[in-house]
Amino acid sequence: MSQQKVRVRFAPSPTGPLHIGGVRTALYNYLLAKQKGGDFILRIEDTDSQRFVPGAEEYIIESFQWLGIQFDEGVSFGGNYGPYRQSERKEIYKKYVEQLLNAGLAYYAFDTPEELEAKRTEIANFQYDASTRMQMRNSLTLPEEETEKLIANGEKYVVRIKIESNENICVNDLIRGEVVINSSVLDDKVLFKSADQLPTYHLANIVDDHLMEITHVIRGEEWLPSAPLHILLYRYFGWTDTMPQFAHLPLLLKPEGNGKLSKRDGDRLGFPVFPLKWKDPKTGEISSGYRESGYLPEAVVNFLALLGWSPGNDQEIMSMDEMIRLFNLTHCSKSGAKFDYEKGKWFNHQYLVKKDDKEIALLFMPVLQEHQINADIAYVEKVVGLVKERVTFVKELWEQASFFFVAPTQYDEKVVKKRWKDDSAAQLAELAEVLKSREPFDVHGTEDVVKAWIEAKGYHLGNIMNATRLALVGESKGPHIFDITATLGKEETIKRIHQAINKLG
RNA sequence: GGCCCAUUCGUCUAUCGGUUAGGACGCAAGAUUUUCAUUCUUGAAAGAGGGGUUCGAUUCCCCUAUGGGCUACCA
Repeated sequence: MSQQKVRVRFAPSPTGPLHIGGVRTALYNYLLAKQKGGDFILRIEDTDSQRFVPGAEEYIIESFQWLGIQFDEGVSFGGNYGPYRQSERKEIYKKYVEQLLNAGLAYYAFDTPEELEAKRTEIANFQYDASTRMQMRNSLTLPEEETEKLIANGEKYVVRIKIESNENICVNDLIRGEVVINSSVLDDKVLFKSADQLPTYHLANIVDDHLMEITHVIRGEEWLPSAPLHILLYRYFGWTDTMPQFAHLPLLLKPEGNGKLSKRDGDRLGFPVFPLKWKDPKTGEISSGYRESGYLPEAVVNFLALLGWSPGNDQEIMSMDEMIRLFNLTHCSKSGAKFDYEKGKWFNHQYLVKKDDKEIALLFMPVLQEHQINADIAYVEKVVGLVKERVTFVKELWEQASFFFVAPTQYDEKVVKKRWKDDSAAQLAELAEVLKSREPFDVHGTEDVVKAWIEAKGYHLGNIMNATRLALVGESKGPHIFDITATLGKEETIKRIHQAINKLG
């Protein structure tokens, strides 16, 4: 057996922003390709001219760029199998439709949408198939000259596949095993549309996968029912020996209730279902994105990977390289996964803690600027290191660390009541004096000196510390007190202590 | 309605006939701490139901129930 190079594709249609479920499908394709040293291809399936949305293609490309999922080939990436946009492949499809027509495996149908609609309301469970096609207006029922005349006259027609009844078609799915469907339940699907003179998904998909030498088709479960049709097409074209292997992934479900995850759920439950923020060009409606919500792409990818796949052990935090190494289609689950946003947050926290302070500082800078803070990057880096464990998102750093940039202007009332004792002012005034002569103003040295002073004076450690925290932070929160003083510096620390004494008395 | 797929703690999952059914999120309690968090420890929490097959079923088969998908000149 020849070692065929693995080639997989992600083939979205540019009808709007990329759904998070689509991201997961793409990710699995990518993981398999990279593991096998194969190619990952981006193909744009824009055969529905009605639903085309400008900007969607660019959005898709930008999304994967952010997520760190790279294509080897395809729209905007080049390659030898192009063009990779189906709208630019019209002539190719025509040729193959022709081939099917000539072989008698497909036929012209002249029934109008209205006529079909009428049939469907008239007959329950009407299906355009072997049992009904001879009652319809098509090249099978019309005399040959009539068909030719209609076409010559510019009569609208579609091309339908001709499926014989009562044959068991076996789909060999990498995740589900053998799925057998009887051809009688299949209908004579339209392969070529009259409305926009373009092929349907089914035809274009099979032709392109073949021409692009795709070896594995990893896609959502919603395609499982049409897989037999696709297998039939490979057979009709005589391509069964190079037919790709199929793997149908379980769907991503709503966190609560029933049904698959939709854009509405995100809006309703307050979490993004898209990688990037998206503004609908028609309605102007804005949907939130993971990037804008403060997620780290590594966290999103890791979280998504585990929704429907597991490495077979207890490992959960995995880098892209580890996932590439461990990925396995046979370890994909068969049932739909409810989207657990809380766990997604936990992943983000894990990645934030792991990430370099410097990188986080860079992400935090814009947030600071929003609050009119112009801070030195080295200082921000130090602050980030002290508070990053306390947050899930970068933007939350502000609530945890704003006092590092702005001195408190007011003091939390409850905390004052609890922590500011009668003798606090006097003690803190003394403390300020102690700190004044302290050099260097480092964490441990200062801590030792202050503690020694407290002990010598017989003061209560907790009282002093809590009052100091109130003076420096304005409330009862924050890192270790001497980390704060060392970061703020001597001058600022003493200034804040005096300010608190003045204001709280 | 028809066809297809699925079913282990609330959620994501491990188990590939023999386990005290494991881990993680979330939840609860406790510990640590000069604050708030983090962290750590502990706990509660599952094989949809009914039949088979088998010495033995969560695991294999069938039925039922439930959930999901498809059923367009959309992908």
